[in-house]
Amino acid sequence: MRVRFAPSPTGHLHVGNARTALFNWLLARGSGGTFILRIEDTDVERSRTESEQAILEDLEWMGLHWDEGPDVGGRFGPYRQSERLYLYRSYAERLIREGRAYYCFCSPQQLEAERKEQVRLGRAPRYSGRCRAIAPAGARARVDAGEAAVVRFKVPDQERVGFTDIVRGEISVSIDVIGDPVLLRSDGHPAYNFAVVIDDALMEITHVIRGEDHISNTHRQVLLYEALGVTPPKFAHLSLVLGPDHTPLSKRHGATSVAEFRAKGYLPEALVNYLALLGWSPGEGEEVLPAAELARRFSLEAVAHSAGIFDEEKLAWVNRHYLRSAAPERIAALSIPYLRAAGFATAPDARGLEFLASRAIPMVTNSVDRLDQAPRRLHFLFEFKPSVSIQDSDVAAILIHPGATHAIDTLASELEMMPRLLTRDTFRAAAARVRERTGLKGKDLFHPIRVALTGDAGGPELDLAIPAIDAGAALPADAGIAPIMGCRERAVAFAAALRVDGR
RNA sequence: GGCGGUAUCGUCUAGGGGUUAGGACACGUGGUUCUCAACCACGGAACCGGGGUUCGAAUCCCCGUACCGCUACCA
Repeated sequence: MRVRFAPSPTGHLHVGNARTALFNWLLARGSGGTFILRIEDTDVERSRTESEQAILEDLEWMGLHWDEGPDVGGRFGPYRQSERLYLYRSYAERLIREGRAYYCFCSPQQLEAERKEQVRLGRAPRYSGRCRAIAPAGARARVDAGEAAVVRFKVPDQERVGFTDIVRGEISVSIDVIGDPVLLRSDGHPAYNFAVVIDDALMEITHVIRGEDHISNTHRQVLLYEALGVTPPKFAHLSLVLGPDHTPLSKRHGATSVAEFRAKGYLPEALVNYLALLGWSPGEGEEVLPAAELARRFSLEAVAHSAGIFDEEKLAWVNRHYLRSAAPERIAALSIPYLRAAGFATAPDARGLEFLASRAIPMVTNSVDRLDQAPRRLHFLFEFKPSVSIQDSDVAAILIHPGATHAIDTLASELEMMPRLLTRDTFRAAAARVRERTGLKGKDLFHPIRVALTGDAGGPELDLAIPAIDAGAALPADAGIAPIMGCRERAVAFAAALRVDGR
């Protein structure tokens, strides 16, 4: 089995295309087949090498590695259509020689007028075939004289064309709706329908898996395969990905490209897993499955026929699963850009990384959807301003409780006599001392402690947050982590702020 | 306009001539926790409409409707 993903390098990798790539990949990996990457850059106007690079990176990021492609090569290269122009020309010439294709000299204006007329008459707009009448020798002479011409395929005289789609079954149309398609444009570049057929045939692609926007192209392509004397591959057309308003997923819906989801802090395995579930189901049971398992279970026959709505909420839920099970060291490294943007880190060294992985990240991985939310969850480590905190209504509600200020004063004095609270147990011991001296317990005890030490009424659990603060405070200044004030200093500062405020 | 495709909870889907139409996300309620988040439990929520076939249709067939795609010298 040989499958391919054939993007045109005209922009970023869209999640819809990423899903097409994924389904190809799943099929290849699940059956020991070959996954090929081919760049369809025959549109000179719109193709950009930066886009090609970006698409390759996005695919790599998703873990969709290819066996043959423009960068890795392979027996069927080149894998960039712009490098295969000679092939399209020679096959076009062969078809002309065989009388299956001809030169067309019609101007775009002429064609446009014809189209309008057809539509007005309520017919399928298609090329009239006028230039079929030009004698080959005469056409040749005009072309040699430099007249602009395209090469058109002569649609054979038959009733219908059809093919069997693996996901949808028989799909056929009357041949009348198909006008002679352009094979070679006047600039010598192949038109899409011609280039795909030549490439898929020459690259010995066995299964063409692509978006359903290509269904109507398929009929023309089947005709071309027949003219070339090649058995067509099997086809499978995937439904499209839409936004919540049932229109094609676009910028209006927010993030649409793989790069944007990566930037928001989604893990590649989460995107892969979510996309696999959009339009396909592994069957009853668990939905969170690693790529290898998805590949093992995947089958085209089980792919849904109807369009899927991209649901970022569900992507987020999948992401949470992977965030929780990922190694903290990996998450720490991935979080650095977000922490840096928030001013919480510069370039952490080994000590800084160790602090993040063992102290900070455990507070974010099971309470956040994406990594770009990490700073929000960790801000209390780096930002501590008692005078600002006591203005907050939630904090004020805690401070107003009887005994709250007493608890904070007591905490401050206790911490002055204690070592740094580097573990859960030392923190618990400190809390126990305050409990003994004030008689407060439960909320009445822990709420004031939380407020005094983190400056917030909410946040990660204190058993994690407090040791993280003191571990951070012990970090050397050149560890690449923004300065963190220790618990002892915080308690004293908070108590002082309360006195200034007259409480 | 023409041609093609599609239709199960708000969303992703399982199922498929006789089922209490199942699961997941989201939502609501409750629980746990020092708090928020997370987590756990429970709950509400669907077979597009009309005909036909059949003892019986959400399931098969036809028509309609809606939505999507194509209708290029874009891919």
